[in-house]
Amino acid sequence: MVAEVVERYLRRDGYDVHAVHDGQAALSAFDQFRPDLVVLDLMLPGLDGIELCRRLRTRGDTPVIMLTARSEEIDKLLGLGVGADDYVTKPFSPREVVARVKAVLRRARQPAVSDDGESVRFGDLRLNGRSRSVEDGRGPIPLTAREFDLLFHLASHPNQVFTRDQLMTSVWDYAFAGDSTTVTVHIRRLRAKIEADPARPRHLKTVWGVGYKFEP
Amino acid sequence: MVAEVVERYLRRDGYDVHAVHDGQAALSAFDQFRPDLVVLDLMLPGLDGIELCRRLRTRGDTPVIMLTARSEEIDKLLGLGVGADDYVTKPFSPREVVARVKAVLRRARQPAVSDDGESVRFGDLRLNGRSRSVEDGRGPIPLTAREFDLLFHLASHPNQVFTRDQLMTSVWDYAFAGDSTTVTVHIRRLRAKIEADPARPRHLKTVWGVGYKFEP
DNA sequence: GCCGATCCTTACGGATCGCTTACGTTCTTG
DNA sequence: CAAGAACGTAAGCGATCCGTAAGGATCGGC
Repeated sequence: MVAEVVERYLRRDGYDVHAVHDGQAALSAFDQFRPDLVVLDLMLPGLDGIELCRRLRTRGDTPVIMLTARSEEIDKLLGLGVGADDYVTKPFSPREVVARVKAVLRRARQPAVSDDGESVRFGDLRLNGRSRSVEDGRGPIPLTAREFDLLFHLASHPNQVFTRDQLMTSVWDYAFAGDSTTVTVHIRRLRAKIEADPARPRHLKTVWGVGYKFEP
Repeated sequence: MVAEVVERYLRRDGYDVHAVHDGQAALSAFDQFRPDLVVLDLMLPGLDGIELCRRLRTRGDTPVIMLTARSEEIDKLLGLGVGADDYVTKPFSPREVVARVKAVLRRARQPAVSDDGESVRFGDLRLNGRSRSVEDGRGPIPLTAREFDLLFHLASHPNQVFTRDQLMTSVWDYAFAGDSTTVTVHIRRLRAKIEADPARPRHLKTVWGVGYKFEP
């Protein structure tokens, strides 16, 4: 019902829409169509919306807009580390949803990762996702596999704060539920390699009580 | 008659109501009390309701709910370029009006999300939920985890008053049942950091006998 | 203008969190 | 298969933050 109305409005604005009605279908449709954006109604049968959002997040950084019943839910979600790119609380008008979709897509069109072989550059620091190499002004820096994945994930979302658990599930294998101090140690090893003064890191910043973020 | 009934129902739900009975009084009351929302009956002596609505619109973006006799009137109003945020057509129950008021206020409380991430902006003050950063005109402001959560929660619901207990349960850990003076101290620390004159706060206002609210 | 209630302010000890180091296990490579 | 690298875990330590209490200031009602 809600989905149909929103779908019609989006189509009228020229968007290509695939609507599904439960979490499982959402995941497979996601893998099939690779959408530019997901509009997610939290009132979802089957897989619950929170878990679905989390899984979508592990499949890349496709923007997600959430439809929630109450604004207090947003706080709860943020507390659970499940963030969306935007939220629309009910009751909402379909026009409002369309407006948010436009805004989020406009935002997402300016990728932090550039087009030429997935390379990211921050001042003297350069990462290349294709060759999995890192170098700074002094030359190439040898990183291990995990170290690179961790750094690349952080650097691909500059300034965004991740909890250790978030990093655990997005950088490490999905089912791995190890101790989150693992992240701490890897951050330390990374700092020792890429920071000029590891005790006072310039890029890999600690956010006390929360986690880590990469600052350009 | 209608006004009295609606007024009583709204008060019962905790709203602070000022009722007036003609257009002139409405305008001066509006300027005096700066309400969060206006419920406007179109059958109005003196200034007619359409003209009043238009004038209210020029005074800011305070939400307006209109009570109209017939649904065809709504089309006429829209044709005149006089839009409200919601409409209730007669006959209606007072409960329905209260429900609409709640819904519109909830919608209006949605923070203005700008283009660069999940940031909220109030004049010179900018919060970003993704990077958990705050800055004002002079530069970034370092906040601790709790401080940020508290400020973000308040700023995400501007003008809404929260009791200390409410803040305790929504910002702090779910099961935490600590002393509510904790909130007081955190508010103070926040003021010391984000207010130009902490003794006379511009944003983090005390509502005597109740709690705190964030004013844009 | 007084009095009680409420809020502000300050300081400090405990609790939490992150850093660091070291060591055993697993994976990779020759 | 063996050696070395990479990885995950544990424990001690230090820095940071947080909650509480107590006294002073301020507000609002009478």
